[in-house]
Formats: sequence, C-alpha cells, structure tokens
Amino acid sequence: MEGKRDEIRKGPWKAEEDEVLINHVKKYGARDWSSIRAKGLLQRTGKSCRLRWVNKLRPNLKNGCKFSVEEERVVIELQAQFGNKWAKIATYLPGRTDNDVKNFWSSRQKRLARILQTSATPSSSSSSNSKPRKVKKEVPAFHDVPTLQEESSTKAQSCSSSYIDTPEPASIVPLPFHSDLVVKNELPCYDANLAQVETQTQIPFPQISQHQPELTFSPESQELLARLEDPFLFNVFGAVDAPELGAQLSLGPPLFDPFSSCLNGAREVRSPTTRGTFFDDFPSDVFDNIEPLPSP
DNA sequence: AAAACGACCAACCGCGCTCAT
DNA sequence: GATGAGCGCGGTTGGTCGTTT
Repeated sequence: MEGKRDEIRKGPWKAEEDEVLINHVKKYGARDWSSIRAKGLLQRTGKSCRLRWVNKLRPNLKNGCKFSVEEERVVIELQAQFGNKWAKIATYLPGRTDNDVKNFWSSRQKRLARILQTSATPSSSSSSNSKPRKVKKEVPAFHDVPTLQEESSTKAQSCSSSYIDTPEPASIVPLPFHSDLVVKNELPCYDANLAQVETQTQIPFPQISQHQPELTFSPESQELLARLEDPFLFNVFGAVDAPELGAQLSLGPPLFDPFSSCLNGAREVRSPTTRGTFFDDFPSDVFDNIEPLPSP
C-alpha cells in the first residue's frame, strides 16, 4: 500500500509518464531530476527520468532515423580519435544521443565481426554443411551496406532534426561504385566543432585518399585493415559497412540522402546490379586468402 | 506457416565525477 | 578536508521486429 507508493517503477515508459516529465522540464528545466520523484510526480528515479528525457523526449532528436552515411563516417572517425567517448561523439551529431551512437557502433561492430568471421572462415568448414543457412545469411550482410536507412520507412516519423533541411527527396537509386564522386562536406555542426580540435582537420571525408598515413584508426580498425587487403573486396563493401576501410581506399560518397529517405519514408529500391547480387555471384572461395582473425 | 536468427533499440546498472554542505 | 547527493557516462541486457529458411 504505502510501500507501493514508494516503489520505483522500471521498464518502458508510458505516455502519461512522458507527459509528466515533459511538463516538469518545461517548468523547471532539464535538471533536478530527483525532485520529480520527491514530489511524487513519477515513481521513477531521477536517473531514469534524465535518461528518458535525454534519449527520447528531448527536442530535435532524430528518433527512428537510421544513421546516415555521413553520420556513420563521423562516428567512425571520431571513435578512432576519442575512443568510446560516446557522449563526446554525440555532440558532433545533432539529434543523436550517446545511446544512439553507442548502439549504432555496437551493431556495426557485430556486423563487421560477423562479416570478417565469415569471410575468414575457410571454405573447408562449409564442407560440413552443418549450417548452410548461416553462410547464406552472412553474405547479404554486405548489401546491407547501402541500406542502412532502409528500415527508416517503418519507424521514421519524427526525423525532424532542426538542421536537416532537405529540399527535395533524393531519388533513392543505388549508385554502387561512383568512387570518383566527391563527398560533399555537409555535416552541419560537425565542421564548426571540429575546428576546435586540431587533429580533426582531416575529417572532412573528401580529402581522404588512397594513401593518407596521417589518418588515425583505432587499433581495431587497423587490424581489420591489415587483414583485408583486397581493394576490390572493399569496393564491394562500399562506403557504409566498412567505411573506415572505404575511406582508406577512397570509396564513394553516400549513395543517397538518407535523411530524405527517412523523412519521406521511402524505401530504397535495390537495383538488381548492386552489391547484393554482386555478392550472390561472388565465388565463395574468394575469402580463402583472408586470414582468420584471432579471437579478440 | 512457423521456427530460427539477427538487427535494432530502450532501458537499466555500476562507476566515477562534481559540487554543495 | 570529508561526505553524500546528484548527475553523466559507458557497458550491458532484454524485448521487439523483420528476415530468412
């Protein structure tokens, strides 16, 4: 009874709770989180309230938007520089939270790891045929590449970031290998902020060329780079799934404006001649020359 | 049609820092 | 200077949804 009142509520937030929290922030600002519970407004810890506000309720969040290619590149570069300082990295990505960045990076790492693991798996292992499905499933992971934003159609409703100003929806046509195109440096806040950090002057991606020794990669990325030397392979990966690799090899620009696809909910129509089918036709033993990664 | 699997995301937890007392 | 509350951050977990077989 009385204990119930003091009970701290956990789990998913209800709309009513959100409303209370928003009202509190309107009145008192985004602080005094603990007072929310002290006042009996919510049975949530201050910590939980703050998290909810920061990650979901704050204005101008890009909830439901996939990371764009540009954003992904920013994350990769900044991660190489700062390490897992997600909050810091998030400050360079308007509308993104540290949680977003963290989740994104985590997913990406898993994906990369799986790709590499698959590619490093000797074809002999497939002789067992124990898990044919696995192999089949791994390959398409590559042509997840241009479709980072694909699912945005299902979840993108609130991509109303203040800085996103996309006049017209970009036509979502995969342009697989336009490596001659130059990535436009359109990161809104990125440059301005980067200017404060000396070592970040290299970040605008167009300058990334085939040999750019000053580029700093995380040890992990360097390891990946060291193990994957087939440039053609990287081209297939494209600029998204292994952008740090792609950057090194001067891969192409973003394939389309992800924000647009996010905003209009359009779903990318994959050309039959994109990387996807490319990999389908790829000889399975092409990866045989890639050494397996040591277990981390 | 259903099971298996992977991707993604929201939320929690623990630790460390800051600041007021 | 010591201490405790509040807060921020990074790591982790669990649930949901979509895809593949």
